[in-house]
This record gives sequence, structure tokens and C-alpha cells, in this order.
Amino acid sequence: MKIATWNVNSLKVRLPQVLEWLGSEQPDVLCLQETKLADARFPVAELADAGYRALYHGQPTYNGVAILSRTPPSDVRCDWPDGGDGQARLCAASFGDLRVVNVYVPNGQALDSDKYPYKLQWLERLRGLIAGELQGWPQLLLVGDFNIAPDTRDVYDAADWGEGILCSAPERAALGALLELGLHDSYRKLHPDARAWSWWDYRAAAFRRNQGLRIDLILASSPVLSRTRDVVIDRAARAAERPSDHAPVCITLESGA
DNA sequence: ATGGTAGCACGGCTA
Repeated sequence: MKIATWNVNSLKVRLPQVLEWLGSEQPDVLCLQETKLADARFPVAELADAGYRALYHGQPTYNGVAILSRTPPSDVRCDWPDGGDGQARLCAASFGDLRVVNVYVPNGQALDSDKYPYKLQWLERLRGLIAGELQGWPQLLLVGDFNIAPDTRDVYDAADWGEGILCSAPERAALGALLELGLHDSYRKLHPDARAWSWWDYRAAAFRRNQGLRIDLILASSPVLSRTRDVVIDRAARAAERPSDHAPVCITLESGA
């Protein structure tokens, strides 16, 4: 079973690439972030033609998440239990015994921005939600754009980036609190020494100079990690014509429990 | 060079 996550930075613009990627990679589940689409404009028919149904939760202009799958999901969740705060950043669905939670964590912008405490509060709230989900779903994947580089290995130049946004100690502590629930950074577990990025800024020719960060993560509960065959970052998608600034990340699981 | 690019119901905001 293959489950992937990809911040597409506008599904309207990136739909041809998403369709091509679905065709070549054939994932069972693809979680999207930054679809930037109102639900009425979600490309349901085009994806159905490609063999994928869609669970989507969007808004105009900003944010937006979706879960594409070849089989019907169950126990669908489209926002926070209390209805959320108007920012479409969370959805979840189950495929058999596997729970998949898809998040677009707030960027935070800068340490002195009011978006920074919002990010930290959002992550604290997510911890509570995931703790509850794990009660009913021991086999769980928490995937998405976390907007946090877990440690210095995940930054092209950690000394230069320092304690800036995406790398500050409170952000990393909030990610650590999620891991303490019994989740594992699957890519890092399988590739302890890898220096690989999932996001490169559009500005300053960051991709050409390979100046990136690994902020798109697949966190797996222990039962899922134990049946993980591999985790890969598809750097080629970032090198494509008119790319998203993020690369897809894909986990392959042994089939069965 | 202390910036740059990309996307968005269109132009200041977000990343």
C-alpha cells in the first residue's frame, strides 16, 4: 500500500501534474495541502476519470486539504471536532484499519508575527486530537506539510538558518510532543543520515542551489512503522516545469496487518 | 544584490 503527501500550492494550477503523478506512481492514497480552492471548484470529475475519489476541505485563496483515494474512505473527518476556525488545514479518513490524518500546519511567518503563537496553539490542539484518534486507530499515519524541520539534518545550512521560523525550539518541541504520543518520523527512521529536502523556496534560485528544508513529514505509529518498506521524497517532481515549491513524499507499507 | 518568485476572483497578502 502506498500513501503519499504533497503540498501542491494550488490544485488549479497543478492539476495536470497531479494527474500525471497519480498515473506514474499509482498511490492508493494521496494527501494534498494548499489546494487553494473553494469546495465548489474542486476538480472531482477530472480525478474520478483518473480513478480517484476525493475527500476535500477547502476555502478560496488560502489553505485547503484533500485526500484522494482509489477505494472509498470510512470515518471521514473534514475539520476540528468543534467545527474549526475557518482555516481549512485538517482532514482525516480511514482505509481498512489504517487511519490517515492530513494536515497543513500553519507556517507561522516569523517569530515576531501573531501567526507564530497561532501555529504553536494549533500544534498543541493537534496533539489532543491525535491522542484521541490513536485510542480508536492504533495504526495511524499523520502526514502533511508540518512547516517544521525536525532537526539540523533537515536544513541545508542549519548554522545559517539558525533559530528562524520552521526551526525554532518551540516549534520543534511542539513536533516532539506529537512524536511522544507514539509516532515516528518515518523518513528519518529509515534514512538516519540522509540530507534530503522536501521544500525549496521559489525565491533566490533555492532549488537550483539545492537550498531546501525537509518539512513535509509522514509520522507513523509503531504498528505502521514496523510494516514500512520504504519512504521516498520525489525530488523529480520539484524539477518539473512550473512545479510546486514542495516535493511529494511517499510511504510504502507491507500489505496486510 | 540584505533581495528574490509564485499564487490568488486583481492586488496586498501569504508563503
